Amino acid sequence: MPKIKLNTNADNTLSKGALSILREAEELFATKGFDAVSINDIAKQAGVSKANIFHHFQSKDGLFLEVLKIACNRSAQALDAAPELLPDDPLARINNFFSGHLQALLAQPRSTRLIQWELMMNGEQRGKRLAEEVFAETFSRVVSLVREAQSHEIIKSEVDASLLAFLLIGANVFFFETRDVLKHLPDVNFAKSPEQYSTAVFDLLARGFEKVS
Amino acid sequence: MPKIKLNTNADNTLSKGALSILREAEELFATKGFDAVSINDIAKQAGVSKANIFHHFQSKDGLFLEVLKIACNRSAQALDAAPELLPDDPLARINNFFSGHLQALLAQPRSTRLIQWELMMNGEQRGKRLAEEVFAETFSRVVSLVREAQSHEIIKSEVDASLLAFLLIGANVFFFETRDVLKHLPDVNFAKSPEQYSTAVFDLLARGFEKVS
DNA sequence: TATTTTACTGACCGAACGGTTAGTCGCGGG
DNA sequence: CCCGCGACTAACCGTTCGGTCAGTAAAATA
Repeated sequence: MPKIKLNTNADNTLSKGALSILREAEELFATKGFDAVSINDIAKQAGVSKANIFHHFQSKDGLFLEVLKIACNRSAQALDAAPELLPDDPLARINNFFSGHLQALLAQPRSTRLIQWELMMNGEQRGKRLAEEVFAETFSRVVSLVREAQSHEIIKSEVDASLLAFLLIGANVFFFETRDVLKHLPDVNFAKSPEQYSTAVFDLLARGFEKVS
Repeated sequence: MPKIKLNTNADNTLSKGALSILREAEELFATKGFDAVSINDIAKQAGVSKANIFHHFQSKDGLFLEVLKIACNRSAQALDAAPELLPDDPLARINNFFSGHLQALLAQPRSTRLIQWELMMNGEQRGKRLAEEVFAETFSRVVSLVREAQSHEIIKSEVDASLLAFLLIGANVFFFETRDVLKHLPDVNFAKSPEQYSTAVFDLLARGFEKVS
């Protein structure tokens, strides 16, 4: 007679130890990358034994994948927050998404950096598809927003919607990536706050830099 | 009487072994990152013994730093190529630099990725300043180009020159970073060639996406 | 209460790590 | 001719790596 396995934990509850492992592993992986972090580092940081990590997760790769999954979900959820106060103006909706996207990136730097690491790894297959899916979903959302504005004749029809979406996302990601380096650069006045950056970029992209005589 | 050290190698010539070590180390570091590459990997790839690497370089960090220096120099030189055929039109000069910058990034993916890795490492001090200097130099060059165009009243004076420079560089770097992922995305028509991308981005930034009624 | 299951640990494993040592080989200068 | 020196290597060092295992304490199940 087959035993029915009744797990003590209700599906999505984890023991205190497992949670601290996930938390500290994310922190370490996000700041140093996969290969620079050892199981011992994580165990010490989380205050558990090394063997305990292998009790909860089958391998280092498995742990990383779990951490990455959580990060991807958090990252996706952050973009779905406050979906009700969407303005009617299609342009304002793009602007809304744009600044919200940057805020989401900055609010969860560990998740963002984790996905960034994974997109950077070329050889490994590990969780690259996961990271790419996050990227692809965000991308297609912006594309559809742009297309909608084009159908309302608010955005030039000759503008490539996918290119504009790419530039918007890229502007945010590049800001996130270089936010530390940016402080060392002279003559940078646009990065005092994310909001300032968002509005400035959006305005520049909207009107263009070329002087119309 | 102090012996004058006459190195067999004239100052900047290196032995065949040392060259292959540098070459293969760059290849491996660029694709996998610092921590994922072992001295053994490099030795095997370069066809030399592990000890030989420590004969030419004092440590793994030292080797990496040397590789990074070379990459930074190559990256800087690539931007100085063909400086004579600069057009008179300030706007065309920006466009020239913009497309040339992207071509330089793509033509030397190993150098580019190496610098990218180093900018990403937050904790390590290793060669981060080097990578930042490359970034800063490129940045200030674009800023001055923009300012020049503004003084000729070709670019709107109310546009933040540093922001525009940041967006231009960011557009190129982001394209480089995501060029592999880009192929998997649907509805992406702007990435058939770097030239097409360059002109499309420049055009969009120049005129803006907003429809003027 | 008796039995299973889970959370957790210290001791341990072979492999691989960065790095060292002792020594071989070939070549150029005195 | 030989001697010193740079290029180069096999073998080795202590340490740390990812991962295993036997066992314990406590909690859930029966």
